[in-house]
Amino acid sequence: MTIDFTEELRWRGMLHDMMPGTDEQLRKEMTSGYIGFDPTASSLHIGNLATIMLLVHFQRAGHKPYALIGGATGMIGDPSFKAAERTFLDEETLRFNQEGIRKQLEQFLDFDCGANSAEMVNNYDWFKDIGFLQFLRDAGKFLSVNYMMSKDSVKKRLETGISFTEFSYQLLQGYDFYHLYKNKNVRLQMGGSDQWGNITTGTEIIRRKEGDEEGYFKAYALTTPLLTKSDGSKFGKSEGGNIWLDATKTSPYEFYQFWLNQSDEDLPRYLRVFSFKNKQEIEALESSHAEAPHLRIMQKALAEELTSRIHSERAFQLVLKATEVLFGKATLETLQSIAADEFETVFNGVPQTEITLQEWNDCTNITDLVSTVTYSEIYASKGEARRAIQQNAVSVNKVKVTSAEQPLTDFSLLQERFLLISKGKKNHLIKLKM
RNA sequence: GGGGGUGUACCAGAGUGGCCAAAUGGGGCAGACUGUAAAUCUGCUGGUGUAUGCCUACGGUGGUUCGAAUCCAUCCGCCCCCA
Repeated sequence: MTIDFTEELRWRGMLHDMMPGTDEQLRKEMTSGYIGFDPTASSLHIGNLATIMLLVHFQRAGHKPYALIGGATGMIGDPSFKAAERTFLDEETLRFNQEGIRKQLEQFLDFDCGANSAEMVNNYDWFKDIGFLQFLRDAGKFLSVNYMMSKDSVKKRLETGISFTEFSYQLLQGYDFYHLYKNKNVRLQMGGSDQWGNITTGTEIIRRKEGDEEGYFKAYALTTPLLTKSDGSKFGKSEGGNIWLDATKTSPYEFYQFWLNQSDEDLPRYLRVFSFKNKQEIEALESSHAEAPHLRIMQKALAEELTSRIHSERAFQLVLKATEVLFGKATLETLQSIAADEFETVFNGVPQTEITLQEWNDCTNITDLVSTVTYSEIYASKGEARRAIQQNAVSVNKVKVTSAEQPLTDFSLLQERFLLISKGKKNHLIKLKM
């Protein structure tokens, strides 16, 4: 009656590759598996969310998930498919990031459900006591440089340059797997398809150190496809960069908007990866979407599910309200009818700039207001602002600005302290400090 | 250590003394069309509001010249080949 892990991944399109024997192992018994997350930032982003879902499904299928935080590997930097060497993060930042990521991972997995309770480990805990010589003898001796160089993930870098440090990364990750295999009986490492090379380095170390007498691997690998966008650009980025799970880095409003704006073509895939909805539910959404594409039923369903899951139901409700006002049929009158404190809550996540009353009073025209007076946060320069206005791109409180020289006396503040600027269809709020 | 190459705007990449704020492509931002989608078409994409102006910019510094992204010196970074 429990769900079959690989079956589940297959119909969701989340299975990219796995080692021979993986399926058999998973069907045979409750298996421990892990995924690693390096603390390169203080928050995870939606690119990580796909692999987190892998762990979640893993646990739902009755297996035991380990979330590994790369406190040690994060100090080195994974070169996989990266075009250039990266700069180190300082240790303070790493420890700070590590803590943020740990907290986020905690909310996705169940750490108290009996035998298959999730566990969290940090590879810094075992690497901090291993000396260089010991590591060379324990891990390095088992793999040839030739083997390590043959990985696709480092091929490009072998042409353009890679430091010994980054080149060693796969050895560290491989050793992690070995360590968990030895101490926690972890048999499977999962990850995005870009991690295949690093993961198989791990299975190789285990095989060579532990022997392979029965002719099948004792440690397994499974990867999920990296998400792509139908137009070929990178998934998970917006104008502002990454879409983070942390509400202070990407507000629930921006988070919701991100999903709402994904193209029709990509949604069936995203629903399967990110939603908990089952096959029938997803297919039903697809057919209702096909009947009335302009309603964007799939986008709304996914945006709703993820916003309430990652943030909260209340956050979602507020975001929905903000969206209705900003993109709906709202007029100047609607905006004026919203009370000040409600305005504050509802538009909380909408990008905004605070200026002083003095700055507002001193400002003579709209061009200055949306450029220098708002610290170039809306438009980078006066020239850019002027151009945009000439191109009919700017409105204030839902009314188009017609001239770059328009004086501010033409616009009235909402609730005596807000001004809603729209550059194109995107919104920005100006708030007076009181 | 020897030899060669290369460094140009967000990225790729042209430009090899004035016509260069720098071709072209991508990206980005808008407009039209729409559904806050995709595709397509159009405009913009160094600053300063209009000045054949001025300032800042072709890895750093210094020089040659009336004039330098372009020539010279030197330093720095990166890549390739030989040892």
